[in-house]
Amino acid sequence: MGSFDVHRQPAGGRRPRVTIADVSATLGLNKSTVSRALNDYPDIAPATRARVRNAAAKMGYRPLSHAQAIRTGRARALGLVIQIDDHDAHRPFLADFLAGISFVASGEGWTITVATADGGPATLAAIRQLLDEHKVDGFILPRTLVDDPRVALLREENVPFVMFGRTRNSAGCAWYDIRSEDAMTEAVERLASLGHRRIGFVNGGARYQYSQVRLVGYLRGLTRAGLDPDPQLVRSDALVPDDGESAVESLLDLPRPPTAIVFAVDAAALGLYRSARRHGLRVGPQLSVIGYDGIPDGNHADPPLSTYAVDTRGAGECLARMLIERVRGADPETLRETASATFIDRGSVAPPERDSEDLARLLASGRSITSSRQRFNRGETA
Amino acid sequence: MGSFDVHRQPAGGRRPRVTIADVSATLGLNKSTVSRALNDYPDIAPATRARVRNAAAKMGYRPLSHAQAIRTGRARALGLVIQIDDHDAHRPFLADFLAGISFVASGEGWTITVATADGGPATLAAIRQLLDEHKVDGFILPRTLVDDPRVALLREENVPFVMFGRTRNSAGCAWYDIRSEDAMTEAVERLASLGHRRIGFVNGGARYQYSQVRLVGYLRGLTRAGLDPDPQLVRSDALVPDDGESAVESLLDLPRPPTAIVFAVDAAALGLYRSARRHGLRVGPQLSVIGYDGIPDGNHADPPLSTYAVDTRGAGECLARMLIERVRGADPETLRETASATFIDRGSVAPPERDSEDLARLLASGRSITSSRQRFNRGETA
DNA sequence: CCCCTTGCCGAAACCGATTTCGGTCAAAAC
DNA sequence: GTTTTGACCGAAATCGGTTTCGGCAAGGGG
Repeated sequence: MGSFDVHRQPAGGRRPRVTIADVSATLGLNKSTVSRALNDYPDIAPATRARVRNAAAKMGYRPLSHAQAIRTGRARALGLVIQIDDHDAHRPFLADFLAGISFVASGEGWTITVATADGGPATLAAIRQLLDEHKVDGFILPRTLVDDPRVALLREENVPFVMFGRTRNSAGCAWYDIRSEDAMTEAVERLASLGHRRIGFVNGGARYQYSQVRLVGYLRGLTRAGLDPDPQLVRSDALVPDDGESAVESLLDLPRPPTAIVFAVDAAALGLYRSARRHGLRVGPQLSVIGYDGIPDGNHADPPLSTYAVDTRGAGECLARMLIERVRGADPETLRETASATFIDRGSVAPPERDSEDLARLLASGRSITSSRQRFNRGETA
Repeated sequence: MGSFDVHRQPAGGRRPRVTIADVSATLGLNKSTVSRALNDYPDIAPATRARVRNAAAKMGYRPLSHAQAIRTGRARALGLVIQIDDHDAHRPFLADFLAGISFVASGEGWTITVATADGGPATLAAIRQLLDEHKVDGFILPRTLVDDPRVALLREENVPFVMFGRTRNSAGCAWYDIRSEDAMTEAVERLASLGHRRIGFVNGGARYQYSQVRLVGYLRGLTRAGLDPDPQLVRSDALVPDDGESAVESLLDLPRPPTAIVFAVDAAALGLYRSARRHGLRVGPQLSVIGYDGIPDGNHADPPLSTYAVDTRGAGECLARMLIERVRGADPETLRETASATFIDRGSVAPPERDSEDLARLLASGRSITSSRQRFNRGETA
């Protein structure tokens, strides 16, 4: 006694943390009693529990997660490894997704630990590293693949995780997914009801799980609309505008080109505008298009891209909630939810001005004219 | 002896961690000796240090950061609070930025803890929360404001931090910044050398620090080019295409409109294309534009937007490196770096086809024609 | 030859929590 | 009236490290 508690001030003006020892001292109780009271152990008298709760709150006591982690093995942290070569690592996707996760996590007193990785093996390495140091209690896996090595790893290591999307074998896994197959079906039906008979489909990356279900949804839409599926009308692996552009070019080269195209990925759908401009087609009446994702860039296309918007933030919120429950011991089979994408009609869909054959003739005449010109892609419509 | 170590298997197939006790036991040394050897204490014989190093590496020992944190107060974690209402929280900015930070951090064995917040007060609360739990050792502050409350808080709490951008008073702060003022100056000089005499400037958010320096850069460019600054040619607070569009509209309404416009923010510059389309102006010859940021959307404009690209990933790498050094005790005044933005000429800059007065006449005639038409914004150039 | 360093390492305290194990005391059971 | 039971809490071990302190032995100076 009489000595200063200088060791409490590491480097400056930080207020000294209030520890569990401080709480127990002011209450005249033992540390262990306080701990058990706060953690709802059954052998604590209700009155004592309340007394402890009050004092802890009043003193502003917050348990140090590191200290807990060392004993319990739980860090109260969610892990998120972002694969930056993934096509939707960019876009508002990431910020909104993080916002959703962060909102729920911080509400529960959890934190998010993120890492980025370039490529699949690096992603696995990043997961291993976070696991090695016990930095996180579980993982949120964005964008599942059909066969996902991350799932294999985490299953084997027996680490809790939740997936955004499903995989081939989802047994024992918790997941959240958007019913994008329904969106694709609805898109086709919507176009068919406007009179379109030749409806193309440009899919996303084949290795992603979503492209499987979206193709199914597209085909189901054709069936429901009473249209025959034509393999020639289907393209895949279009993730960016360039991909979409070349897919559209090849579709418009068909003897019977589509008068409407459904895209599994908005970013690819933006490539259609470049094709349309080149061929002098007005998007909408002469070539309808529906995308999927709801990226804001679609708003700046002309006419703005009609699309199925995904509530990415909501997805993050739900996934965070599920993972926390999962870490707390919930059965993964009970942690499964889906949501629907909502259609946003912004003007890129219209009844077909002419049918497929007429469109083909129009395209042919356009080609014979512009073929003599060297620079046709500068927007000089003459 | 003879008893099973079942307590090592918490819930399944995780390999039991190798602890410092394991290392010390196999070496016949004391835990404390091993710890000091690994942490470069001077009272360890070089031979012993080497022996410990080898054994630790061979056994795959990695100290548990939580256990270290409880004693040292250091968690080996960088904090990043992203303000999602910030205009560049979206865009590739975030993913690239994270990639840079993560690359350096994981290389040093550090992790990143991110949180998102909606608005300034929430950001401060998020910082406080991470601080309360000692979850992070310091913060990276993206997008500094002229007067930044985060800086005030962290200064007072004596917590290490590094800023992306400077603030009004950067004393005692570590920062990394892009010399965007130089980019703006160069942009003006570039336009002037092509023959532009009326060069407008559309600035970003006034509360951000960058808009201060970019305005200075613009003005300096005018001076160097021998042009008189005209307050009428300057707009501000343009962050998104809509903002940029209305700024351009008001600039084109001037008696002597600009023939070229420099934007402090790419996203705002995209709004110029809509204005140009409305007035029937060809971007480039009739209205030149240079942006800043290097967002990929600029590539899809027609003609693609010439801009000054920022190496966001590089910024993340440098900031992470600086923060780690800062936490390790480096003097913040020594931790200051800048980089330059690089010009990407994509075609939205050209010598002026006509001077300001001619442009005004062209615009006036266009207005008298289109004013009689109701829908002029559908791109039907007739 | 003795003492005093100096180099080097072990023992033990410590960080801030959780969890196990007893022990006390009153009420209930016999 | 004694014993048993159960509710409730304290003492101490524990988690995996770090850091302080003290001690032993070798080496150097007097």
